[in-house]
Amino acid sequence: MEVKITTKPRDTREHILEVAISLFAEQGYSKVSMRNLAKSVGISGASIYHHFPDKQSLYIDAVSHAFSDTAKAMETAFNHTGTPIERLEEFVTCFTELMGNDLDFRKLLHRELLDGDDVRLKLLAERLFIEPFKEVTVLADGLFPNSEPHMMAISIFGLVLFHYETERLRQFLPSTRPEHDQPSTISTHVMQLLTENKAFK
Amino acid sequence: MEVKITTKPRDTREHILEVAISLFAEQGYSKVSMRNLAKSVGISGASIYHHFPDKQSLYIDAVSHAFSDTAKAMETAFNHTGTPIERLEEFVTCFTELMGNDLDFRKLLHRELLDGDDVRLKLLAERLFIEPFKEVTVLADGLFPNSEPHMMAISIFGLVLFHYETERLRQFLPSTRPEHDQPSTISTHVMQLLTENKAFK
DNA sequence: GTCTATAGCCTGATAGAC
DNA sequence: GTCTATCAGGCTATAGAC
Repeated sequence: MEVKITTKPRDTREHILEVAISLFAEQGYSKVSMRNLAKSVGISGASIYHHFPDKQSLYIDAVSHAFSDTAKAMETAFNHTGTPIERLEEFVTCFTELMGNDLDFRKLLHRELLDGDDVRLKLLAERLFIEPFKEVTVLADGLFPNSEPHMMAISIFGLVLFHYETERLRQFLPSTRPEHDQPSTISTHVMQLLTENKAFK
Repeated sequence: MEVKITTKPRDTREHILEVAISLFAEQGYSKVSMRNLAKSVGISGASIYHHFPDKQSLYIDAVSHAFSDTAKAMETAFNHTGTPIERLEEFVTCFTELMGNDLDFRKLLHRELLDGDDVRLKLLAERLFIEPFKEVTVLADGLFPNSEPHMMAISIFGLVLFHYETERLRQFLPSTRPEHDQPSTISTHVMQLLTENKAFK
């Protein structure tokens, strides 16, 4: 019985995707050329076209790949035991940590919010946000009876993400301090803002 | 005494800038070509180079132009009479309205947050955000004594902007309703979230 | 201040050898 | 599955006539 040993049999595709994710995140779709991507991967430009039919398909595959990794991680952010307020706190803490550790994902997300067409936005919603969004909406419905759950859930995601989004801008605003970028500081701030709200009335 | 009448003596530059703002906002720097911009303005590609030395300078001028318009409008968002809570409400309402009516500005802002270099971010901060940010920080310092004013101010801006940022994504999330995009709905929600907080303790 | 023409480069994508 | 060579077209920017 013969066992074929190939140095990199079908990992090339995966490798291309991983490099593509970081390049697309950092520079955006238009500024990444197939040649530069190929060079970063260590193959020729033509070789990419053996694995992907064109640039757009490659981009969509790369984004899907990045999102499915994060989607898996986000499932762990929910604990179904404990009081609603404890569950919200666990989600906010995990989500903030998750976002803090993945700059590429955050940039891809914001690029998609800006430039994604309806097909890609739908994919983004279904693969990534619908389930956590539903859970947060249910928690918000119980904890903030006077606010609309949908808007409250959006606000909770926004509170976390906006602090990261403005990370580079804030160095030029007054009284910025390094710990403002740390996940633990952000999640503590968000929970404080939320729980010293009607949640405890 | 002779008075020269020229149909469009020095408005061409202004015209280019206005068209450029909307194109850069909609498509981003890389996807806007000097040719297409020229065609939208109604002149030849070469003519743009009579008014601007290169594409980068044109982009910076366009962004500065868009930001200075909005900066002027943002000054009106502050009323220095009334209780702190009334003044916060007036700012949130005006700011939300202002953002809601200027899609180009919102897109340019988010593109700059993603891709702006330190020079451009500094310009953005100084020309646009430092003054309102200081005012909101002072209000936050008085109204939310247990939260850090800097983070609280960021959160207030973020609460408004994130609802707009996710406008197109939210059509694919549960229980979305058309009024969720209206400035009045957003500002009411944000104020409710904030004022039924410790501000009233 | 606007034009046409064009230089020189980079782009996405393909052909065909190995 | 990877390569080199190449095509056709778009890009920024310039030259020079009017």
